[in-house]
Amino acid sequence: MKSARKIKDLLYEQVARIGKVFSSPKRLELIELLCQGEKTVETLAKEASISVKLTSAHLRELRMAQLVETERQGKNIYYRLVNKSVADLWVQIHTLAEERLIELQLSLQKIATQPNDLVPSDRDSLMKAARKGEVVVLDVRPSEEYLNAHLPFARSIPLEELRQRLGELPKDRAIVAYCRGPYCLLAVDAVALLQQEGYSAVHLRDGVAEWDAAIR
Amino acid sequence: MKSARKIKDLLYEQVARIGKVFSSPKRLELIELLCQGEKTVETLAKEASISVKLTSAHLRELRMAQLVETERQGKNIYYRLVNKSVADLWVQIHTLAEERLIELQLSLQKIATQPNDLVPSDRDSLMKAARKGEVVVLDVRPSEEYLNAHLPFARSIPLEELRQRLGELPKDRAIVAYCRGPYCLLAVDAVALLQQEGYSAVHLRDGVAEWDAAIR
DNA sequence: TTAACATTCCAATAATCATTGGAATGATTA
DNA sequence: TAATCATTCCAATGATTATTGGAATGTTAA
Repeated sequence: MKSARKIKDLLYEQVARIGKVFSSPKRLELIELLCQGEKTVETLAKEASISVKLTSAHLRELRMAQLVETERQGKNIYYRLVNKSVADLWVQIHTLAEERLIELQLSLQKIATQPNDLVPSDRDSLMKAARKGEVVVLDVRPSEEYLNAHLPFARSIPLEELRQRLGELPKDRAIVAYCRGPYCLLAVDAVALLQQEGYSAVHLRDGVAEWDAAIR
Repeated sequence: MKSARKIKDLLYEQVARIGKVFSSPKRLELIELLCQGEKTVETLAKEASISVKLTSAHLRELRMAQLVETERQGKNIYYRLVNKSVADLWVQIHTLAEERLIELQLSLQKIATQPNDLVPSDRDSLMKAARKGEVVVLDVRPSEEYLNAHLPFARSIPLEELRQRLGELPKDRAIVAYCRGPYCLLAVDAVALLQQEGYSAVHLRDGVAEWDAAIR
C-alpha cells in the first residue's frame, strides 16, 4: 500500500497540471482569445503574434489538461474551451493579478484612455442606461466573436470598420466601447478614434468572460 | 512609444506571475496549509514533508507574487495569505482539476472511505441537521487551525487526541468529520477509526476554504 | 556583549519548459 | 488517384525552475 505522502504528492501533482496551464503568458493570451469563441490554430497564432507551431504546442498543453476540445470542420481544426469554468478561472486569475501586482496596475493605467475607463462597479447602472437607450454599448471585436456571445444590448461594429461606419453612431449619447477584456487594445483604439471624431466615448474594461463571471 | 504587442506581452507576463505560483505541487500544498491560518516556515516544512530551505524558497515565490505576507513574532516568522481571494483561487483551481482530470478523480476515489463521502450538494441539509443537533460536525485538524476558523457548529477533536477522547462523541448520531480539504487525509483516518469503534461516521471533503468559497 | 536559533540569500546542479526546424499525418479537392 | 493544405509529432536548442549545500542575516535570551 502506498504511503500517505505518496498519495498526497500524486494529488497535488494533478492539480498542478491545471495550474501549469495558466503559468505561461502566451497560453494565457490564447485562453483569453478562446473565451471569445472557437477558433482555428491559424487564427489564434495570428492574434497572439506567435508561430503556428508554437500555438499548436501550447494548445496541446491545454488539451492534455482537458481544458479545450477540438472539432474538425473541413480543413480546419477548431479549438474551444470545454466549459465556462475555464473562462471563469482565467477571469479570477487576472483579477487577482490586477489586485495584487502594482506593476500590472501601472501598465493598465498607461494604456487607459485617461480617466475615461469605466470601472466594474458601474455594471448595474450601465445596464439600466443601456436598456433605456441612454448609452450605446459598442462591441468592437470581429463580428464572429460578437455573434458567438456579447454583452446585453450591445451593437457590433468591428474596429476595422468603425471609421467607415461612424455615421451609425449618435453624437448626443455616450458610447461605451468594449472588446475582449482588459488586455485587449481594440476598445482603446476605438475610444481614441471616437473621441477624436467628436463622440463622447468611454472604455469598458470588461469582456464577455469578465461580465459573465461578475454577474453570477 | 511602445508597440501594442510589447504592451500586451507585458500584461500577460504579469498575470502569468500569479499563474506560476499555482503551477508547482509543493506550492499548492503550502497554499492549502496557509488556508488553515498563519504558520511558520518550520511548521509548513514539516506538514509538507520538505526541507525548510525549499519551503522558504517556495514562500519567497509566493511573497514575490504578493500573495502572502509575513509577520515576525519573536523568533519565528509567520506567513499568511494576504486575503480570501487567494484561498478562493486555490479552491477554484482544484475544483476545476477534479472536474476535468480523470486521474485525479480516480485517486480521490481510492482514498475515500468507500461510499461514505459526503458530496458538496449536501451542504444545506448538513447545516440544517447540524443546527438541530442531529449530526455532529467534527473538525479533526490541529486545534490552532480550528481556532483560526471552522465550519458552523463544528466541534474540535484533533485526530491525535481522537482515540482518547472518543467518549465525548455520541454513538446514536451521525458524525461528519472534515479536515483541511479533499487532499488532506486527517479526516479519512478519523472516519476509519470512528467506524471501527462503532460510530456512524462519514467524511466531508470540504475544508474551511472550500466551504467558504461555496456558500458565497 | 555573545550564543543560539530561525530564516533567508547565494551559488550550483539536475530537471523541466519554450521555442524552432524538419518530417509525418490526415482530410479535402481536383 | 495524386496534390494540397492545416495541423501535429519528433528532435534539438537554449532558457527557466526545483532542489540542495554553505554562508549570511537578524532576533531572542543569557
